[in-house]
Amino acid sequence: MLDKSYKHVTCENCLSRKNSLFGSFCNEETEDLNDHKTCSYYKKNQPLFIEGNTPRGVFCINEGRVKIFARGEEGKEQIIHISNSGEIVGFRAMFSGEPYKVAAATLEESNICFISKEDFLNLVDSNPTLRNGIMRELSKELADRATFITNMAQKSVRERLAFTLLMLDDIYKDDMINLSREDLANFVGTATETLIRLLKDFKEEDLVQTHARKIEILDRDGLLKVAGA
Amino acid sequence: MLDKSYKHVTCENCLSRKNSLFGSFCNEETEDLNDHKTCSYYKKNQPLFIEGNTPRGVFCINEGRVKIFARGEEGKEQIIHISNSGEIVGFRAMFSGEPYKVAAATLEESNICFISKEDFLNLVDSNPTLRNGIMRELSKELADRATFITNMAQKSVRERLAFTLLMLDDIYKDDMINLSREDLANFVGTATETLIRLLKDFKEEDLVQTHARKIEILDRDGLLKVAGA
DNA sequence: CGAGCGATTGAAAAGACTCAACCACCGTGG
DNA sequence: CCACGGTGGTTGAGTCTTTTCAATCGCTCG
Repeated sequence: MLDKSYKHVTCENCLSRKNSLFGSFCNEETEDLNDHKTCSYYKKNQPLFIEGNTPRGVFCINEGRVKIFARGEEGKEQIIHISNSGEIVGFRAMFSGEPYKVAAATLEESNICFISKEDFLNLVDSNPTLRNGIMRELSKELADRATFITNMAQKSVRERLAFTLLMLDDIYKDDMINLSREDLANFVGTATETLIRLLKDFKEEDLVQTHARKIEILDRDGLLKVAGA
Repeated sequence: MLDKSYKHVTCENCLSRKNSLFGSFCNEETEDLNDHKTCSYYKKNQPLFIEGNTPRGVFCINEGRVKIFARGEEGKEQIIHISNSGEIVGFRAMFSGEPYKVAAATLEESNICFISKEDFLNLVDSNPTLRNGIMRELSKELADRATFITNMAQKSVRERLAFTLLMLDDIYKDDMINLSREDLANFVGTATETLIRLLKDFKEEDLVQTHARKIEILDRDGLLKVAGA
């Protein structure tokens, strides 16, 4: 559980940094980064930014999880990505020169640092390793989204749910998947009622088990099979 | 129509270059580019690369159009993007360090130049303007795909078809949309039969008109309205 | 002239959505 | 301590969209 008073992580000691794009920083660079970041505590369901806003910097998740989502016509959210601790959120918009096309909000209480656009771009300019890391990240994400689109277009909701649960299991690692039914439906791309019914089926097939809203994966291979064809 | 013998465009005279990521090149850079590219004629439906291949360079479309697509479980194509003349294809994979996750093939006879990975990366390394252009391009594409995913998840096939036709109208500019029904269905993300039925509806509503396989847009505003809600 | 492929139509079935109601839990205020 | 209201989760029934499968058509190519 997150200690709400512990707002000021130093980058030197940040465990999340080691797995992040800043992981390759030397001591000097890390100090520099530390001097330029501000750190904040976020409550659950608190927005980092919304679509249409002008990007002012990037967010570095020290602890917590964040959903990235777009909104359809009637304002219905479509979750595109869920970011874990160690991930940097919002750097795509640093390069596009456009307002945010998507929004971001915390899924749980979180500790998140902020680095201004200017500082971030300076870092990127002066650090080829970071730059390459970012380009690699952007490219991989692009490939992931191609798969996402293909799944949406060609898989049934049942298949997509199985696929999504496996993906979430990786994101939530040792924790159990902990999302509202609505968020889960908005990730899978279906109606909440349909999601609940399919989840019930999965329970009856001993693929998963629920503890209130939390979801425990019982049979990864089984889910993989469902997601498969 | 494309002159099949005209295979060796020089970058200096390439009209497509001016609108491309190489558009900002000075004379010296353009000459350099010209020395390092090879140029080929492609027939219709010819692959540039397929998923799983190791990326060896990028493709620069001098004339023609190219589909980028992923394949679902049963090998069914999902078209992700259609590239026009002036666009550079395959540069995402230059940075990811992974094999292609998607495939590319010509939609019509095309003139396409090739620049090796080494040469391309050298260009990117030494040219900050090009680099920024690429990062901007990657970021925009990422945002486009978020919209794509949202449309897939939340819009009906009828809405998506209207949306796709408008998009294709921009891509085909002065030409009429000229795609097989199957390719069109694989872009919209539906079955070929469904696509044909909806196209028939659109014809009866005087939104479009067909000339054999070619599709002429009659009422952009009408289509926009259909795509809307 | 026949083979074959892309385009089209028809009919039936399946999948998913909508709407409406109900339940369960939780924090609040009386 | 308990009734109350609200939110999120769940269930049921009916409807509509979309898919699937099968068949036909039209055209091009050898």
